[in-house]
Amino acid sequence: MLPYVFPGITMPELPEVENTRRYLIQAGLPGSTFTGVSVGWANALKTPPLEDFVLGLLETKVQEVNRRGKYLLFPLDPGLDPGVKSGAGTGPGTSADTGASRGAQPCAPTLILHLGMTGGLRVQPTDQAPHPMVRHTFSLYSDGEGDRELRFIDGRKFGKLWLTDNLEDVLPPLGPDPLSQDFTPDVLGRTLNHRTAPIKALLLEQSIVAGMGNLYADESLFLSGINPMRPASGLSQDELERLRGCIVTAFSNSLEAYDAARKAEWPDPPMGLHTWSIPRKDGDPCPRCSGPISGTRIRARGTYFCPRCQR
DNA sequence: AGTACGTCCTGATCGC
DNA sequence: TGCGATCAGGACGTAC
Repeated sequence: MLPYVFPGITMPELPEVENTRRYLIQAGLPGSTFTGVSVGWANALKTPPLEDFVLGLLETKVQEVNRRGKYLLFPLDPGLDPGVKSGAGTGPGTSADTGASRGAQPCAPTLILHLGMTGGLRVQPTDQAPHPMVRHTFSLYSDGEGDRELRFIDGRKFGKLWLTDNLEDVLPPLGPDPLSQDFTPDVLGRTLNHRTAPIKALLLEQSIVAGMGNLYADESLFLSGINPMRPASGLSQDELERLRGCIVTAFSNSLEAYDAARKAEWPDPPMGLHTWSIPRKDGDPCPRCSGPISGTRIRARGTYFCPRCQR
């Protein structure tokens, strides 16, 4: 049913990245210190150059695991001697000093990861055999734990790494996060107001809905009964509200499934627990009306919808 | 500004 | 049976 990605991993969209964040916290990554760094695929490292990246990470301690859209953020405690490693004058934990200029807001040095299409993270004992597609490895020291590694699995090498003390240098403009209160029909309506492109294409833009990806876009449009090829600006207020609600529902349901798995006997659930309402196969019966599902492409993305149920 | 498309990547799967 | 072509898509760069 799901498009094949790689064993144990499916396309990381918002619920998968949020699940990864919660998994990393549960695994005790916050409070762990990086004692070694291996970047196995140089193209993944966007900034800074490798040597600075490694030196900037070594002996720093992960403060917390945050998320913005599909980006994972690891603010770092530079260690015993704050100010030496980072250019920032203030110590760790100070969220932002009241710098003179707006815009460039220095923060704690922050490791940023994007899982791309086939990325996944695992915290595992060093002596556990790694997944064959581990590309990057971060050795960890954590109190009360043996030697462990944060392993970045990434089959197709679309994942990315950054180390920065200014998030705005790295992160693109991101729209509201559907798991937050900011994601209202008004905000959605305003951003789509004058856009004539197909709603499906625009839903995939991270500046409109942070964290949206191809599968959840199809799912949300199916749940809300909206044809993916409709020009975005043509959606009525009622449709916008329905769409917003279905996006939230799709994301929340998926995240609940991950939470349940993690809290039960499955502390490290693979991505892709979510079951989809709409089949991703041309001609398969629509679960609602039994008519044939249409498969097409919008902006070169596989798109599945029910022509009868989605007007 | 808004829209569309090519590019990067690998391995499962399809067709011959 | 084997081998080459095709397909999958997030984000970015570029062109129109």
